[in-house]
Amino acid sequence: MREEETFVVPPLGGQSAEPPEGGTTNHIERLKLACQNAGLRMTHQRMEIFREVAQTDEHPDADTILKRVRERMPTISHDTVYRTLSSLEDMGLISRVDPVCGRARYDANSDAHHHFICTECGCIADVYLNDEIPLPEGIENLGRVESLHLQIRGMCHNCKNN
Amino acid sequence: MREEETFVVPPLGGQSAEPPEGGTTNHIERLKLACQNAGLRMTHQRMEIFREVAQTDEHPDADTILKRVRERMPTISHDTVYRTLSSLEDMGLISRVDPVCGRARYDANSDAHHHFICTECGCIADVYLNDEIPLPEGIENLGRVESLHLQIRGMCHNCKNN
DNA sequence: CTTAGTGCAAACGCTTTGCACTGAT
DNA sequence: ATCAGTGCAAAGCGTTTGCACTAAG
Repeated sequence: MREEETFVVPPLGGQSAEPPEGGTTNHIERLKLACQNAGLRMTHQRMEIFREVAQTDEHPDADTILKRVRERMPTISHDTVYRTLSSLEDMGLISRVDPVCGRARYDANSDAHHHFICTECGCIADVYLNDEIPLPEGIENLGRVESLHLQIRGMCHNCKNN
Repeated sequence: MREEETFVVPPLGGQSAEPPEGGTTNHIERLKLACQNAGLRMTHQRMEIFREVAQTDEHPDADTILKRVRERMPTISHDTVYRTLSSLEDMGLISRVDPVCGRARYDANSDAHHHFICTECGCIADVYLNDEIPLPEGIENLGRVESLHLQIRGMCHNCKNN
């Protein structure tokens, strides 16, 4: 997996129901509200870290987030990033994407969606399904199904052409 | 995630196309053949490790495999387990299951299948889909799709009742 | 003022690697 | 006899934790 991928999701045909996501400014409002609900304090660090994850669809890893936040906040430490990502996840503001192999990646897109993951460069793109995934009938015998996570693995456009 | 899960896949209704898997003895033959093709040597360690993964549907992690193989082969080292799992994966004999969170798990079931993963105890069960997963039309714009990995997350029967 | 959150440093857990010995071919 | 594979030990890497200081409420 390469280090810094600036993967931009190519325009997908008539594929996806677009996320109902609002503008960029209400990220702070969403965070503020979520912190209040969870009884957590609203700190500069939390704001900057959430902003960084919410601003992009690149699914950055912890280290990438650290580097970007440091540009505006040079004293922030890497453990604060890890702790904050963890609490943002607990608040349901972001989710952790289990990578093909390697470090965890974070996603602030809270709409039901899946991921295309390039096995070459590790870039991740959001994918929206129009139809439901057909689970087998006996699935409840295994347990209560809570969520579906589909990883569509392959080679991305960029890697194919290089 | 607990340490030693002895999760047994419950009988699933009319759910799954059973894997065409043969008996237990031909594991050694499969390994021998694969090693020859790959130009690798056939060692006791490789045999024992592959046997351990091929014998169970528990999707054990590296450490569990180490412990079990040590019962018959007390001097085997943990790095040999990691190296061997890696080469078995390269040969296509086993595959690595990205866990919900935590250590990698291994699977010798080479039929197209997906996984039910309990977010409580971490147990993994194989799931066979009768119907195809409906990918969106524009998916090729993202890249060449090579494989689909569906994680059905939830709480398993055992954890639900405890 | 109180106590959650931060930064530092050090530890942690899983995995990988350098090296010399062992054993499969 | 040769060299891939092994075992040992130590390092590597992402992530987590203990502690005292800082700052949000």
